Formats: sequence, structure tokens, C-alpha cells
Amino acid sequence: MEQIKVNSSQLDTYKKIWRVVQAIPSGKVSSYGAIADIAGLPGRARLVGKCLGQVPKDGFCGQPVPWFRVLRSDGSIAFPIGSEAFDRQKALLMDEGVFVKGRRINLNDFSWRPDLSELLALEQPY
DNA sequence: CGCCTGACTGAGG
DNA sequence: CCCTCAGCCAGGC
Repeated sequence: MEQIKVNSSQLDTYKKIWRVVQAIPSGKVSSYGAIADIAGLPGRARLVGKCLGQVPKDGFCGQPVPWFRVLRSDGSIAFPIGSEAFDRQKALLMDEGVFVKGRRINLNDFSWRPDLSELLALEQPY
């Protein structure tokens, strides 16, 4: 992928986002806006997309960052249909049992709904 | 500062 | 279902 090009303050923001994304369980999905909210960055859904495009290839803190579990608020895959990224994301989702119909996923069936204890755990990672 | 571009969103048609 | 539009926030120029 691309080299990460952000200053240290933005890198902190990116790390917060990556950490939230890591909390999405296999077989579940979330949205850019929801991740932004949980990360304490309301209104910055587009930043989440940008950030996920720069996930370190080796993962973050020894754990992979499941970028493919993040979708648009309507449950659709953000990449254009037919693009390589689209196919990759769709395949990864289906691999873990997420049913992808055309370009979208039924959020009622697969949306991640963290309980309070999960969210609190994200506040105190170390 | 303006202008344009995004892995975005919500409301409408 | 599709598409459009205004609003949104960061960044680059």
C-alpha cells in the first residue's frame, strides 16, 4: 500500500480509529460514521475512510485491522462495483459468513452493536 | 482565502 | 432500487 503520511497528532487520531475497527468481531460490520462516533470523532466519517486506506500492512499493535468490515451507512460497499478493491472486500466478507447481495449487506442481520462494556474497554486499552 | 476532491450521510424524488 | 443534492470535514494546491 501507500506510505503513511500524517503528522503525529493525526497519527493519534488514526490509531484511535484503527483500534475501534479492530473491535468489530468477525462476521459483523459497521459504518464509517459509526466508527467515527465511537472513536470520539463525530462528523468525520470521511476521515475514517481515508484512515482505513492507510492501514499498516502488518496491522496495528500486532493485530490486523479488518478494514473490510466497514461499510457505508446504508450497508453498501464504498468502492465502485467491479473494482479490484470492491471484489476483495466482498470476498473477505463472504469468507466470514457475511451475506453480500450485489453491493450491499443487510445491516439488520450483520451490524455490530457493541454493548457498554465493549465500548468502555476501548477507552482504556493499555 | 477560494476551489476542488474524497473508502461519507441524510433527505428527497 | 436508482439518482441527485446539500452538507459535512480534511487535505492539497
